[in-house]
Amino acid sequence: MSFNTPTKTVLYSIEETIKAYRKLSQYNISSIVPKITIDQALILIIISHSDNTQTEIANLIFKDYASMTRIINLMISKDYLTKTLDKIDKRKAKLKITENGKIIIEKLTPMIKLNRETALKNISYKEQEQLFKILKKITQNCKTIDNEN
Amino acid sequence: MSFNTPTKTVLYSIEETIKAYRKLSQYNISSIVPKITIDQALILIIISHSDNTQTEIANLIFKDYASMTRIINLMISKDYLTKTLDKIDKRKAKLKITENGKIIIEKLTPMIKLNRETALKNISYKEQEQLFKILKKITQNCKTIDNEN
DNA sequence: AGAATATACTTGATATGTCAAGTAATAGTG
DNA sequence: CACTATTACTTGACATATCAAGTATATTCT
Repeated sequence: MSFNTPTKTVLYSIEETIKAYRKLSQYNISSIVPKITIDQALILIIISHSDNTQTEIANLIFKDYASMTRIINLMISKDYLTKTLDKIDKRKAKLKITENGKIIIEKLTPMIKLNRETALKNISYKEQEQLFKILKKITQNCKTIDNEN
Repeated sequence: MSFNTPTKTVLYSIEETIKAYRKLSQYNISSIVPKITIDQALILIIISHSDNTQTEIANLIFKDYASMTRIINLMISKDYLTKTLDKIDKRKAKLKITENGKIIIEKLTPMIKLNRETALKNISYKEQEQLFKILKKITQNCKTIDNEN
């Protein structure tokens, strides 16, 4: 066969893995806090550790700014967060976790940890390092837009 | 810090990598055939190599059946595909590539190959094997739903 | 200060992801 | 053959992804 079906590439294993992980995470998180998404849970936890702006959070979790706006709005409407303007720089948003949001974090934190452990069970530290290195290389390759060659 | 931010896990590198790859692919494909998505291009190529049913294709590329229905409908409306009922089993859909679709495949095939090469540049065969193995392990871990432990 | 840029975020349009519920056709069972 | 279960796909509702265009505020430059 002169042209291997793209699905045979390792790149599709990456897709497969991330989808499996997301599914597991969502399933387990939903069993504790129904209707929250893994993205929303992740964002809650990030905010609880620092007071990043929307844009900074978006960059942390590789999300588009547009998506971020929408996710944040949903989280506000669900009473996980409040948003006020930064008094120094009125372009920026100050995100604060509500009491309700704090309770949710308490509930979810152990499960999120467990999800990671479940996914990485029997993956040695060395393997995780290898994985990390190779993935970073691929990421870099993809970011050098000029593919003259 | 007692609870590492989830974004520090290798699992988020997986997200990062797949997003970078998708971005590169979409960017390059769009330069040749505007308005086609990488998913649609991938599906076109898969159909051109076999006559799988929708469900089978969905499984190949890890897509939900609902998404598949919608993507196929879009592809029909864009004149990439036609769909008829299988005469033997009327539940099944027969997907056929239109002339227009064939031209698009011709145009895109080299670029899709190049995208893969770009992403995997300087990743040795051995590394790809390692990557594949570790990813499969993680995928398996995530699919064993019972995380009693 | 005024103009040009840049930053932080928003909105619209369209595509896809995901769960739940539904339809039509087929297969399996008593 | 009637009944039930399964399969293949669809639809609705909602969340997120992505690009493009837009708004408001800050910053830089002249």
